Amino acid sequence: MTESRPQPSPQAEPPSDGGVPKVVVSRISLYLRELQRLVAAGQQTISSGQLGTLLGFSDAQVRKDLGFFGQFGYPGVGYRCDELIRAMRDILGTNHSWNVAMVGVGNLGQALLGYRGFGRQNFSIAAAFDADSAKVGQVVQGLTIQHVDDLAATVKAKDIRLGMIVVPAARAQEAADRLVAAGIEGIVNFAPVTLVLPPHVQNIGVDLAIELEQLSFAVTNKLLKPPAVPPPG
Amino acid sequence: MTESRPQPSPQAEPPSDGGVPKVVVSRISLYLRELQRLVAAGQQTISSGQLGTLLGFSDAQVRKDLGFFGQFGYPGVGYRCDELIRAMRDILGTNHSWNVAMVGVGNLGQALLGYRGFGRQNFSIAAAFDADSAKVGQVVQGLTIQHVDDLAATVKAKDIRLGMIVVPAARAQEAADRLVAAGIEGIVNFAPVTLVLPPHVQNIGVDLAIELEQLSFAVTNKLLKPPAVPPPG
DNA sequence: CGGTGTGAAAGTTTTCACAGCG
DNA sequence: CGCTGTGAAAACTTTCACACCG
Repeated sequence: MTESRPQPSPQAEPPSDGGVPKVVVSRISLYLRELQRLVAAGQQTISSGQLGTLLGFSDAQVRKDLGFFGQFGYPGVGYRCDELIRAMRDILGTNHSWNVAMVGVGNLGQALLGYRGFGRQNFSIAAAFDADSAKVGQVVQGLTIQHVDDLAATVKAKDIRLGMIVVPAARAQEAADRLVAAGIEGIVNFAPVTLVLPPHVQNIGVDLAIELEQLSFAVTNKLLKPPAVPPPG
Repeated sequence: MTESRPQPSPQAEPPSDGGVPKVVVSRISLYLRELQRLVAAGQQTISSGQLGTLLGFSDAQVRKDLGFFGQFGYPGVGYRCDELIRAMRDILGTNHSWNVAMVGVGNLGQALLGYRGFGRQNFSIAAAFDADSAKVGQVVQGLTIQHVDDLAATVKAKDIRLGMIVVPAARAQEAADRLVAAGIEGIVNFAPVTLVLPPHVQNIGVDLAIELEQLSFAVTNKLLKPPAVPPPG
């Protein structure tokens, strides 16, 4: 051990508690994204103030957020970027890779199949399904589209734990039911409907029109933005 | 007037205040989405309890959220769906239509151009730009891709107020700068970077990998979901 | 010094509970 | 009655401010 660590144990004590506010977890993702960019640019350490400034948050908020999960910093120095990245991936569960099943391979689904950003964060779309037999068998982004009837078998065979719903609104609940029946643990839903799911299945909705609505509200009401931040050098 | 209204004025008094919590506005969008579905299914009125139950919120929360914007209900009855939809669109600013400029017409951009959900909420992608001259002139979803150099002129000519960034991360800030220079008022950013923008420009980031990360966290920590809700009959 | 970690204070959002209305 | 609208209480989140560390 040539490097000394913060106070307690090497990777600090992660309470692994479910009592962490959701908004804190979403900021952890933002911190991680920013850190990855900084490391790629060669930066070794960062203070809570710098990281906060880059994202429009206060230094105290950055420290409090991290404090939910352990102690990662070095007083007088800040945080070592590589260590903090690893810690955040441990928090988020992305130090190991996740296989994802996509249901619905229309325009949006095909675009998502080609999106490189997933792989970069350790997500791999391991199978894609559609109910349209004209699509089944087609190869998109190196993946052969399967019929949804194969869903359960493939989910088991490939150890898939997450699902992505990219079907039209009217078919989304049905897709969700199939994913749940296959034993999936979490779903990202791109269809503009609220899914009914058993409580043990996690779910995140991404509604593109709602994002625009929120922007419409902000523009209409000329909301003043928080601090905002010019970048460093 | 055959129909009497709640206490004060017809469309109630909208404080139009910027002091409304962001999370309230995001729920308004969810209420609106659900109401549109209910109306399509023929429902005329709804109570705060029913609406909340469908989305996993409490009745009190629905009423408090609406209370930020005025009085829309009828004691003993609930809300009239059509009136509430109109009121929510007034709140969100989507009773009039918005022209949107898309920058970056790759896989994801093309998929978004074909997405019907935007039009349904009164957003129209009125122009699409790319820096790749091989793409310029191509017609996608009935829209001719223009060179980004035309951005400012087209934004003015078509009265475009919102922008959508669908370029790779490394090009996103540049795209944002062009949109800002063209006088855009708000941006939805699909690139996984934090944009630096003047405070008068609104911005919403949609990072698809972050959505999966949040799901990863939730699944890893087996978060118990709130009430959850079986649908009506 | 410069910077973390953290109790305590301040501020914000949610829940409660009930008066009042049709 | 059934349900809204809304003060007041409770719960939660952010900010402050400072002891402590290298």
